[in-house]
Amino acid sequence: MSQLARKIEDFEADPLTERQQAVLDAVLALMVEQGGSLTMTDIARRASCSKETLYKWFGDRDGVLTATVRWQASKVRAGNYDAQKLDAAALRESLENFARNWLTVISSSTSIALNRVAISEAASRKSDLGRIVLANGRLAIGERLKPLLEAARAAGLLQFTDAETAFRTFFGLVGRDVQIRLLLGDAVKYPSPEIAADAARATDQFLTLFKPHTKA
Amino acid sequence: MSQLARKIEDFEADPLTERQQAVLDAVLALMVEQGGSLTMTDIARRASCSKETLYKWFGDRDGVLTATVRWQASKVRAGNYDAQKLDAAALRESLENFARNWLTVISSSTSIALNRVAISEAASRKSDLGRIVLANGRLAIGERLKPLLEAARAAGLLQFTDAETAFRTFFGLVGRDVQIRLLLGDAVKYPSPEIAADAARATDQFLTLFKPHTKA
DNA sequence: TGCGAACCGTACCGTACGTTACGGTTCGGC
DNA sequence: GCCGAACCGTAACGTACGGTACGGTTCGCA
Repeated sequence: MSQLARKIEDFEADPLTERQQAVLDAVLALMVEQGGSLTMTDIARRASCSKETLYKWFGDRDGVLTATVRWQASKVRAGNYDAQKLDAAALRESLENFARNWLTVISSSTSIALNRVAISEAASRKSDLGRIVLANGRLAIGERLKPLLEAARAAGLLQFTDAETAFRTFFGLVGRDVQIRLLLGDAVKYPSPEIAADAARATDQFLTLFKPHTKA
Repeated sequence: MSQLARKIEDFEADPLTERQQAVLDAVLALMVEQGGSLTMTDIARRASCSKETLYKWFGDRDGVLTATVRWQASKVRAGNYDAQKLDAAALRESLENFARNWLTVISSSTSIALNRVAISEAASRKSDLGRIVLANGRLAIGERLKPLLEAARAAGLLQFTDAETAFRTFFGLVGRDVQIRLLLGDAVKYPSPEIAADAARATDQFLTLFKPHTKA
């Protein structure tokens, strides 16, 4: 089968076998611990499989990387927030949870390694890795959070004209310089309590900026 | 001379000749137009110089990249803001200028290419490129902006406890998701008027969050 | 028990690239 | 006009890596 056919199939649905998942987990582990330059030989050795199998399953090196990104994305995806009984306290808690989750994800060694690989590949055109990471990361969380923001606006808890713009501000308040610093190799510690504190602060700031004027 | 000696010399001071600057400009152009995979052969051809010369001047491939990053940084460095006659209008204008400059820089194709290379190299340890980009980018602007913030606090125009924390919030409000999207290859247009509007919005938001409480 | 499919490990091939070496040219100083 | 330094263009070398081929092993299945 051609690589193209294989890739299209991957794109539409990838019912990965247990073994294939284990292989992709090995790729993730390898990305984390040895950085960007992963060779097919490294992957095969680490996953205890033959290179021939890698090529049969994933087509080529880019296919392996793409499948790995998709696999990780499928593990991270979480449920949407439901907008039932939304009051000020529930909104704050949802936003804070959201911020905490996001900060935890982007500061994880897996996410850092994955984004580095995707950015490297985005530099040399020829690969959709960047787009895939973007779609499953930044863009996905935007789509997940916007319904909450709109529900909050409907409930009179927030005021804004464009949910996308509001979300991007929240994104900035939460992430700040964390991701770029980590991607560039800044060895900054980011323990869970600090993440929680930053999530709370970002949420406060966001609520301050977008609270309805006809209050306070 | 050894590569090590050459690198140390570069690190401390690099009085580049015109010709060397032209070579590094060629590297920058190459980074922008052909992405991450720049070979020494490509560089030599593009710069119309021999590979032997590249190795004599810069030691090795990493030396070329490092010198290129430093060269670009030396071109971008701008003067500090002076905190004379600081009133609310001057503060707002300084912040807005700052935001506009920063957004212009990070959305430039040169910056995108450079950051991609640095992140790629940061993945495979072995290089200080990431640290250098960080020092001349994110960290440098922090050091340049903090005096302004502190002067504004002294003048009663802002209220915060830690200038670094306040700056990071400003950084987040300005940059939001722009840099990560561009690095991942999102083909988003960002024309100058839109940058100006975003800079104004971010400044407004920042002033709202950090204005002294004993006012309003 | 025999057979074929799937897979592992390894050897192999072709190429790309970092690095070095070398012949030829330009140019400033004597 | 001659010399050496600096530099250009290109060829050459060694290695690393993507991709392929192949023999050997396991395992489901008749």
